Amino acid sequence: MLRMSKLTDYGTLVLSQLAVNGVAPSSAGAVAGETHIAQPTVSKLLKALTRSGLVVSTRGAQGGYALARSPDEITAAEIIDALEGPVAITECSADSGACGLEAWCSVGSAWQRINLSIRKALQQITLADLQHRPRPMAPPDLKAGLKSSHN
Amino acid sequence: MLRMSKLTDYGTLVLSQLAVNGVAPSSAGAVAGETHIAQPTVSKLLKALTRSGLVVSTRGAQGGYALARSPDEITAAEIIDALEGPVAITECSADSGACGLEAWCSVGSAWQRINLSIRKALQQITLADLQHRPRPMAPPDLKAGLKSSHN
DNA sequence: CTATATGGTACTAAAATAGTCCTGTTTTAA
DNA sequence: TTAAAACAGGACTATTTTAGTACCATATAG
Repeated sequence: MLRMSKLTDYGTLVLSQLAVNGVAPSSAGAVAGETHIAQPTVSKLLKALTRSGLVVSTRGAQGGYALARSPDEITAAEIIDALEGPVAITECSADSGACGLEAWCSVGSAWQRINLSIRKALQQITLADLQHRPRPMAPPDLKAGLKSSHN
Repeated sequence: MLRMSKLTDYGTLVLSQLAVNGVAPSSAGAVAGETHIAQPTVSKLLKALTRSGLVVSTRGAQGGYALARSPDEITAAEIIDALEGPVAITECSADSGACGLEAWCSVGSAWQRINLSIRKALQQITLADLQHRPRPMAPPDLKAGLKSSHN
């Protein structure tokens, strides 16, 4: 359930490595070696991350990639958006009327709201948080939001 | 991001329809007509839901399907589990050591914890909640769990 | 000028998903 | 007892998504 693509997972690793490497540009090849991910894949990821503004690149010899901001200013939501695009939890939002049933719409919108809620939560999590050591996590209360509009 | 399969969305609709139809068994064909989903697909969904115990079936003429429990006793997590299986957010948990990097593991486990947290939240949401009218939702605080083990 | 490195795009291959169909079993009812 | 209705299970195909690779163009350091 709620799967994240493998590339996004890799992307997190790549960003984490860039955080470790600091401000000096790291080449795609170097990051590939450090992360043990295939070089073309790392290259593809870094290109996408650069396009999204999470990473800055320096071209030419001695060039490479570095984080555009500090790790605590890069959110999990941004990482996912950069590598998977702003995809909704269902396809319902795109073509309305095709199935046109109230029950469906009502149910669909509930999923949408849950998705939105999760998104907002992921905006609170930064790359720095992701690098921290494992710790137990308290479950958020999604239900409260469904029940009442102000809590 | 965090996509749910289309079949799971359909499944929610089907369950919602069963809730409306009440205790009398509804045939797969009837539900298909009511939901405007293709009959074989509805049939497939109902079989899976029956196997998972969310729905009870009656065989033979005048048979059909009905909810096994009341809508407020069926959770969103159960629906997803029934139709997508217990899939983890990353594949990292399966083959360890293949990439063996501490940074990766640390990052991976963070995603795992986020996923687990979302799962627990989904266990708090019921089919009855999903059927309610759209309302704004308060974002849960996933970050709190990452930062400290007790909040 | 040349080696190094990114930028963009297109392409191929593999995997997951969606959807359909067939055959068997159970039950109601004529 | 027979026929029809309806579920059970599995196999199968097609579509879509994802992963991964390769190629060519551009920019820069030395």
